[in-house]
Amino acid sequence: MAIEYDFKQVEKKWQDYWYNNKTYECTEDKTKPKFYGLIEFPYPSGTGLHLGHIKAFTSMEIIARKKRLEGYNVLFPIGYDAFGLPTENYAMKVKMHPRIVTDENIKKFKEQLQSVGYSFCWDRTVDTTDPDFYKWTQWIFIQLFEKGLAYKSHSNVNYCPSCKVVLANEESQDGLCDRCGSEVIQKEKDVWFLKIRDYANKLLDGLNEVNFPERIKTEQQNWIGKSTGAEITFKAICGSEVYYIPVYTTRPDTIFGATFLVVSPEHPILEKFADKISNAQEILDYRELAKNKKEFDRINLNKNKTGVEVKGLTAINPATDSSIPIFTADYVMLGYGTGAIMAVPAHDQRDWDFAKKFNLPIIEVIEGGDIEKQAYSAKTGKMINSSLLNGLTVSQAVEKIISYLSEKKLGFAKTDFKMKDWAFNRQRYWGEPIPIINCPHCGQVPVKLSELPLKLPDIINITPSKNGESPLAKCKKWVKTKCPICGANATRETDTMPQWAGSSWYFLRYMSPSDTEYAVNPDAYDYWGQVDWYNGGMEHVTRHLIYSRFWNHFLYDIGVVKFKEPYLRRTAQGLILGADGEKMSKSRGNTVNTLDVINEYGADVLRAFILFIGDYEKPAPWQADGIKGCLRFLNRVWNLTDIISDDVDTSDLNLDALIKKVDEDYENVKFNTAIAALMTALNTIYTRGRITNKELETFLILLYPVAPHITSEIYLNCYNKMIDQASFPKYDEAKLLSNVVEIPVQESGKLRGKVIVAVDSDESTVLKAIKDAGLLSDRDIIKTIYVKNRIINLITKPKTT
RNA sequence: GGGAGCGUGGCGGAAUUGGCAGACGCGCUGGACUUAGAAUCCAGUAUUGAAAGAUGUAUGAGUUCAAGUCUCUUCGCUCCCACCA
Repeated sequence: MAIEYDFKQVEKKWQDYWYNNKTYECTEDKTKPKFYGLIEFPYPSGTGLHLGHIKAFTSMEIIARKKRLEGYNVLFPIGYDAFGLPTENYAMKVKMHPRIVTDENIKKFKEQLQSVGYSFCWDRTVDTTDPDFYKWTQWIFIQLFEKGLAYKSHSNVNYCPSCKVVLANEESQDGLCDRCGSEVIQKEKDVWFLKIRDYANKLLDGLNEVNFPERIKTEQQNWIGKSTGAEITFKAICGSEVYYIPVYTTRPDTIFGATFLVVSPEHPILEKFADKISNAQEILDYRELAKNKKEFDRINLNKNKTGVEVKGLTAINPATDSSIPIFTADYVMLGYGTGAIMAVPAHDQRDWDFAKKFNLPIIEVIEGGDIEKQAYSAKTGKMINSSLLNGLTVSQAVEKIISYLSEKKLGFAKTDFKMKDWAFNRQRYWGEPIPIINCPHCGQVPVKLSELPLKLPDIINITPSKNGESPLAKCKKWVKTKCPICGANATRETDTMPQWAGSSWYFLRYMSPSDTEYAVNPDAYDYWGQVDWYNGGMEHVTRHLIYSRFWNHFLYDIGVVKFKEPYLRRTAQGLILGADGEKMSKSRGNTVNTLDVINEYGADVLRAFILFIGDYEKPAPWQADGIKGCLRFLNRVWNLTDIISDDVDTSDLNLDALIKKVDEDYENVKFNTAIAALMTALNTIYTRGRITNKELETFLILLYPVAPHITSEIYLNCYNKMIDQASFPKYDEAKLLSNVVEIPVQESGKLRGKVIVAVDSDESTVLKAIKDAGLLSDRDIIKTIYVKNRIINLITKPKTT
């Protein structure tokens, strides 16, 4: 009997060995094919590694270890996305500098990651808060600025009164702050934006070039939200003055049914004609009301339309030349389209609701619906009441009206996007300073490249001020500077970049993490190129994954990288839920501490179980008892050395089929069934009672990516070699099928028994075997369906006598 | 309101993509070993039935020799987007 497996001692031994010998460090070795496997680098929070990290990282870890055994030169890096609010808030609470908090957290993360035995390239570790890293984040920002893709604008923004920061739309969904859950308010502010909208089409097209799951592509497409339609100009008349209001519509065909115009409460026309509008005060009041309405309410009150007529202004429908009223209503948003719509109540439900409430005319222009009851928004039916469009189909009408309006210079075809430009500043300390200097003469001037990195000043009070100004503003010495162009006294931009900045390009930095001349060294990039496989969470699909694709497209356009798309393949893990099937959270008390699990069961068991628990891409509840199965499994693997014998009949275990199954399952992120297959094989071996050296060696290598410590130890003990130097086994296609196969026998679709026949037997052979086995009933066979090597189905009827 | 997906034993989940439903694991039951427990090992474990058998993948229909898988219906759940013009 072998000694009991002491995972604590064995795992520590191998972790130290790997780290001290730099086993998994890599260089740009041109003699080998490269593989770049990436995981989303963690935010080093004070709470340390959680099970979500383990699930997210372990998948790529399997692939990285497997690829090395397959002869690839593997880049599997790790880093820390360390700027951000939680650290800053914690630092303020405990009155420490965020730098110190961050360094402590990173140290803790590194230890914890090593205790799981991950085969990261530690020498390439990056930290987004390291000035040598954010120097290049700032450099990219300056490139964006110089290409006109970063601009400052006075704008209404999502503002979290609790965190005191401006939030991107992506961070304030449902009107709640992503970080703290408080209600987001709208606030007027100077905001830096990145023109991600300019890249909307490229980001859409790029999806055709990459291997992402469909659900991810769909989510990104929805997020970008391309719509095709037309911009049409309506004249607004105020006494003798004429003003032009552009509206955006996806249904220009319905223009003859446009019976009123609606502008958003913040629309500039209301400002411009404030003194001419007879009910200006009423409109002002309405705007205040709308402003205070939370996003959330706007959505939920969508049936109850509110609005105010703009008195003293009328619009002219360019198709009919008739005069129509103008309203302002909060169901029209300033931020989408042109902030104004032509309302066609007969064919748009929102306009219909509004028209009913305000008693406005509803003119049917497409046949097919019952506009007394509801709007008819289908795109089928003949055009009516539409002058030159009468009798046409909808698509014909769209084309005709656009060319008609274009000729008269009253409109044009236009595509629009739901995606807004990316609000790119925060009024907080712990972020990359925006490298811009405000000069009274030259305006916004980027910091000289030779001055980068523009380091954060070492200030003590990092609390944001009540007026929402950045803490950096309080550091007068830092703010005061000279204009790089004219030398005049100037001030620095005091806002910092949002958390998403560093993560938008970190994957490039891993290729040459300490290069002082380039963000990414061109030679290193030539070698590593695109990320071959990127694993991460679904929650980043519309943020990090889109932002980083955007930056990469931009870097492609300015010649820094040679591929438009950064990631060739993307996979996404499902959430690990608490035992109650709910999301893990401290308040629910259903959290599981990763280190406790490692202490009790060991890293290999944790790694195996987190993958075995269910379909990798689906959420799965953590069932504490279930982990014992993986513990037993690995203990039984350990004891295999007791039963080695080459003198045994191995026909009960098809090793080639096992290799194929495990190989393909790993590649297809079906880790649960790969492990199940290994368990099945182990059961077969124990039933038999013997294992051959060939079987053991193969089994250990197949299991090695999941459980590297125990397999390294057994392999070394048995073969006096390092398993890292082994090759991943290949299977022989010809040996996948054994020479006999079991065929289920059905009678009229019901299972009657099974027969064993030679592989590829023909129908008559199988029928004979069925007869010999006595499985034939006394009914007449009227039809036989035989699928070779699969199944046979006999259709019978009562015997005719 | 729009989009994507899901519904299988007591539980987590399998099912070669239309071909033996319930792999693998947990739990449970019985047994062995132990003074005893833990650990380990052996046997069993969808429901029903003594058994042969019958029934069974949320619901009701349909296609097919054959349906968890395809089509339609109803119910329920999850995620994403959302007064997006």
